[in-house]
Amino acid sequence: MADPQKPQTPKKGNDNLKLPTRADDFSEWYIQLVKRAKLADNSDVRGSMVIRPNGYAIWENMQQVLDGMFKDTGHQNAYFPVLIPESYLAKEKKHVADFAPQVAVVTHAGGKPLPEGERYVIRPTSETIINRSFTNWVQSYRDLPILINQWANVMRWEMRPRLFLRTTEFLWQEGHTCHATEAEATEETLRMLDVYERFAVDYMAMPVIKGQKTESEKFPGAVSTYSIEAMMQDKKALQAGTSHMLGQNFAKMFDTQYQSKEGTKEYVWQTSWGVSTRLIGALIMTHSDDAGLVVPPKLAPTQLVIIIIGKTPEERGPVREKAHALAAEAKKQGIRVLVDDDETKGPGFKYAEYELRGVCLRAELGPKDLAQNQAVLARRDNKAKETVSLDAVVSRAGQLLEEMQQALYDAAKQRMTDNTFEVNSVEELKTKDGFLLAHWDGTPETEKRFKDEFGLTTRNRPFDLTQEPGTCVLTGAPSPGRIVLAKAY
RNA sequence: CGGGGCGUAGCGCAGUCUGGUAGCGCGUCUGCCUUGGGCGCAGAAGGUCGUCGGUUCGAAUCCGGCCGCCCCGACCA
Repeated sequence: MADPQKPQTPKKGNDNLKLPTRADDFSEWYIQLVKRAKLADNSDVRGSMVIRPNGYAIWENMQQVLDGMFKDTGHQNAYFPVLIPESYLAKEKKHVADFAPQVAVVTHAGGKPLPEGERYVIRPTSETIINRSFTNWVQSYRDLPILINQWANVMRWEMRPRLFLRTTEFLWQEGHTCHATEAEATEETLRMLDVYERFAVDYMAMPVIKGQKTESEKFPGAVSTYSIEAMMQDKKALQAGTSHMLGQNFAKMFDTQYQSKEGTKEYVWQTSWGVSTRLIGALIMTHSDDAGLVVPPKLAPTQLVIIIIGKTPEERGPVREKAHALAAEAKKQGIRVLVDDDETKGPGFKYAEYELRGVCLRAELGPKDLAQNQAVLARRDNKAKETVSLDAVVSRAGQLLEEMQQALYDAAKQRMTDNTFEVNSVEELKTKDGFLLAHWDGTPETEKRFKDEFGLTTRNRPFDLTQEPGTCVLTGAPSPGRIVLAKAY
């Protein structure tokens, strides 16, 4: 009955099971990966996303580690309102000028329009409203330092949102501190930058460049801003965390003063620092591959999945029993483990699915294995498979997780090293791709030219780079030292 | 806000040029079958074709308005 005029039935749908490749279209690969790995969905609210359990679990793991680090450095959590009186924002001139365009304002409430002057903004960041409280909390030098952290959502009306990297509403932590002296505040600013670096390196397996932002890139209202910058697989830079030395700018606007030992009134010195759910985007773009998500074991929601293979109940029964015994043992060793006993899907499907979702290790356990007292372990990052005797599975899994954590860092570090260049000519600015260490004359004009003519932005002035004077790569004017230039997210 | 593209089943799309009352793949559901790399067979459910109006005997299809989304740019710690 087939009608020869009719177009052939389209090919089997296996193609759309695969992700676009990174080489073909990095950006499309990223978007598809986020959705297919069930990390997040777009929502009907433009620019806002739904974070799904698989994505939120990564965030929870990040929160847990970071929160511990904050507590270890003496910080306490608190919570401040999501709505900020519009007038607060306006107190710091630079702050309001830079944030106003991306702020959402509550103009109606209780069924009525709010009069001018009684409106609220949805927090884009909380320096102002927190300072309002600090003013009440600080009386004496004995009250200092105040070391506060807040886990919260914030909203910035971004014009070009991108899942995890730049969403209208996002989750973050913001630390806010008050100190008696400038030196203490500076120390705190750098201490927290170090915490971020340590988190990036030790947990995210993501090397970063730590350094100071330029004048034009610093936080509105800050005296100086520092960042950690990471390199994604497409060689673009992603700002992964920032720490700000606020000086006394907000203190003066909110009259946050203390009485010193000598009896004088002094303004407090402040800092603020934050990382956000953007880190999940960084994680994805640092480690994942064309088969899907790859997550460093320390942050992975599931570190080991045990897949039960077998056709008949007679075959599956003993396998299932052994699988659950192994899982219990693994759990005891602190491994986040899952047993997949779903009989409606074949093993091949499951392999692909767990690779897509970023489970670090897969144990295949079937009747043949059981007969030989063994299991197959497969590592997500390099796809290596090995046969392990059953009594060694859990300890071997633990080892492999550690090796994988290290291997991911090494690979990312290698990539960053291979794509970081000293550049000394306009020609090199055009041809080199990655982190470009270049002399810059320090003017905003030249900074703008980097952007307009080469698509490059200043990332930061790295701490661990010996700063020797030279001449600006664009203008030839004197330069105090090299800065990192890169295409950025 | 400028330039371009697109709204048809949960998802991805065809059908629009040339008007005749909607189709394919994936997914979902049921049953059987299968399970060591995205199984197979059979059956089923699911759509006011973005929206409002116009032309017409008849509109997913032609015309106009509106709405929404995506990409590029402007913007973005």
